[in-house]
Amino acid sequence: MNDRSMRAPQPVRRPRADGERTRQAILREAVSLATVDGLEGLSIGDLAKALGMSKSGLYAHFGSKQELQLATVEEAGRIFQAEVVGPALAAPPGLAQLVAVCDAFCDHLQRRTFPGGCFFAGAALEMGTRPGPVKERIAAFQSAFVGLIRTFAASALEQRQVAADEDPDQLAFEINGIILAADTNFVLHDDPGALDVARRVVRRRLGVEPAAVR
Amino acid sequence: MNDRSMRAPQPVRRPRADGERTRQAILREAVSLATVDGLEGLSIGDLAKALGMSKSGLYAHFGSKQELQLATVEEAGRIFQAEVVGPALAAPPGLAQLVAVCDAFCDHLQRRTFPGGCFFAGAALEMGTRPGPVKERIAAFQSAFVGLIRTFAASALEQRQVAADEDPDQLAFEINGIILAADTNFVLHDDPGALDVARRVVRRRLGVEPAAVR
DNA sequence: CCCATAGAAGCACGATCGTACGTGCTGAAA
DNA sequence: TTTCAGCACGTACGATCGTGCTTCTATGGG
Repeated sequence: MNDRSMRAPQPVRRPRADGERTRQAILREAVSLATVDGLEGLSIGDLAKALGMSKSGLYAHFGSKQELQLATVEEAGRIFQAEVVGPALAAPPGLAQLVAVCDAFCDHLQRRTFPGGCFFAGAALEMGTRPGPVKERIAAFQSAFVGLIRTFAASALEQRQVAADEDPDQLAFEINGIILAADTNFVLHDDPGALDVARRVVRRRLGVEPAAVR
Repeated sequence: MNDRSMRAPQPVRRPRADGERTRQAILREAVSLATVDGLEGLSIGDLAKALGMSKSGLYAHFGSKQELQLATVEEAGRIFQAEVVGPALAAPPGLAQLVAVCDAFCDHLQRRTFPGGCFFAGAALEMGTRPGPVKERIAAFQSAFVGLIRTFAASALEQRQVAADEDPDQLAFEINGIILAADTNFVLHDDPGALDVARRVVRRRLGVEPAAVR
């Protein structure tokens, strides 16, 4: 007898292809809605209505609202990775990556992937004071992002592309601040001009000629 | 006959002293709760429970949730004026005000006036994509704040306290970014060290010796 | 082709949401 | 001291919240 027959009859979860597609569609819409209503304000009913399906059918995919929130954060992370982190990593290591990560973020906002701006900027402030696994996951993503910027800054420092007395931690803090200010101003005033300002600011701060701003 | 007797009998609102005190207490608590639950997530029931009064008694002070939100934003503005803008204005015009506004903001966070960090940083991202008078009021406060920082920057530029090629708009954008990054990091990681970083960053950025960081 | 099973829907629940109405209590003006 | 409006209350409403349970459909491995 093989291993399977020896095991106690554990009801293994075996997802089907159409269910996985539905789940994916749910999470996409969930991330989008969460940028407007927040992760807490996002309701199962509204989400189901936006997808044209039933509350219970949607709910069965996650089992609880918290599980839905966690899966939504993960999906947002995948999208952020593809739209912002990926392009930044594709640039030459160092100074160019610092500029690229800011540009990629501004492009991400400008093409309006989500109606409510950056998912993580909003989620961080919303869930920051609500202890639990959702906050922890968001905090982990934010730390990883700032850490990524810090490695870019450290690389730029190694290559003498910035002043020798610059500090990677402080520089990462500033770049992150520019990104947050870009998101806040863009969302609040619905003005792409705020993104142009951000693109100029990061170049001036790093001593890069501002020719590349489209 | 005087003006009053000539007017049509308009039922003038004549608030009583105890009612005004209650209303003030409500708004204080509302601002505090809104920094955790958001302006939309803030519920009349929770607010009444936190104050030990009835839902209906509280509700009568405002007549609608939107009016409560608007009054809450105004109250938050008064507190922000007293805790951040006031101290910044008290500093010598120019460069010192730029440092002071950041310090005052960090102090404001560190003394934990509200459990959820900066009211306006959270409210801006939450309400930014929700059209209506509440969003407009928040946007107005945020614009006024950035405008204030810009006047500080312009004054510093006039007095040759910063490099001649600095731009007040871009400088205000950066300082605002540092403030937003300070709030986000502090709220998310509950770490006062993030505020120390912010205080150091703003000094380094402006070329001020970092001796004054406590 | 069959059928065990994942997926989706229908329905119902207790709780809580914002809002409305009616009623005593009480502070301040007359 | 009398009087009246502001204040706070209890109660109730329709809607919606997250969450179960039951039932039908349809998919994919044997």
